[in-house]
Amino acid sequence: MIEQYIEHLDIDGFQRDLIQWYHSVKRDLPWRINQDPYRILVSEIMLQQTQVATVIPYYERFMKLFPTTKGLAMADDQTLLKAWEGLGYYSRARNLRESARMIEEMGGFPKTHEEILKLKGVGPYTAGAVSSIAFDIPVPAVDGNVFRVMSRVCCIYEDIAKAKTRKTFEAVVSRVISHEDPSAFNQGLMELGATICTPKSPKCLQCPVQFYCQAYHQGVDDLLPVKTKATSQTKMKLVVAVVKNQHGEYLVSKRPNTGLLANFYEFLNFEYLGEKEPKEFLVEKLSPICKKVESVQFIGTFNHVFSHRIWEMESYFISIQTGYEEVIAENDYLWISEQQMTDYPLVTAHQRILKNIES
DNA sequence: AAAGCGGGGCT
DNA sequence: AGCCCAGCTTT
Repeated sequence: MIEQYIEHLDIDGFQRDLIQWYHSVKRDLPWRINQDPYRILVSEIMLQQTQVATVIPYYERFMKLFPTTKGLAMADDQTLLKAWEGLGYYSRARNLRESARMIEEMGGFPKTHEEILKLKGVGPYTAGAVSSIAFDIPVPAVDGNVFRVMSRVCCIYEDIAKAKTRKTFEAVVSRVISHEDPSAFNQGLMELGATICTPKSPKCLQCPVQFYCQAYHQGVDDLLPVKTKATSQTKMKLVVAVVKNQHGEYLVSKRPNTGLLANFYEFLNFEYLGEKEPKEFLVEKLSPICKKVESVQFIGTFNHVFSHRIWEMESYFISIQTGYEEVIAENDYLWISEQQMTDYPLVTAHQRILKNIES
């Protein structure tokens, strides 16, 4: 299924040019002085969500303070957090100490990709990075840079915001990675993404693998990678009242003629902000509208998902006996018989509630 | 599948 | 000032 992505790629040439370029530009970073897996692990954990320039001084201090897993395993919270202070995502430090303890218990740093993946705070990316950089194991290390570079080189339009897309990219890198120098290959991809193949205005004219890049040849480099907006679906909690009178009619109102679901009809509903019990909150909201509430019966909680928001509707069935003329007079409400309900455009979200009552 | 976790760089 | 960044754990 990933064949389509690599069938036009000269894998040997791509590896050769990428690795050669990496060796020519790589910087002398403090975690590159040897292949000590612990030093590499610390650097990779620090480099999660943090840029190289920021990490360097922290890394130097940290390695002086905790040169080995043994020292780190014994670190107290205060010393540990002081060393991490300002780097953010402090669970990374706690997880790293936990990993140091695991390594001490195992009697040494694990040497297989599978074992490395079990360390605390080490996910698919970090396990791949440590395995390839410290142990020369040819496994992918897909971070944001690799998503960007490979989506362009192979013209992969899959949405990188989706969790399963990472597997596609891991499969692609697994097929393309150099077995002679997996460390330089993986680091080359990341370095390329950080310096040349940038999110905006990639420097294609300076790119060492321009010749192999599908996106460059098709002029679509600025369309990749595809990443759906993480337009956070804000959750809105609502309390919905399905009110029925002694004539078997439902109380509905018409939504405004602009905005979401304009001109649709809906049952009474109120945004619930978490004060009091929902039921009590509802009865209070209802009091100026319906004078005599006979019974309040919980129906259920229903979710309705829009592209940009979610309604979480805690729904109640309410019987009333009186006050129906006043309700209509004083508010823009409407009584509709059960048979008429099908004639009115009722918001889909509430149709589900209605169906639940009728059954 | 989605929320929570920090801080820095870019526009 | 506001937007973007993007790995892992937890829920």
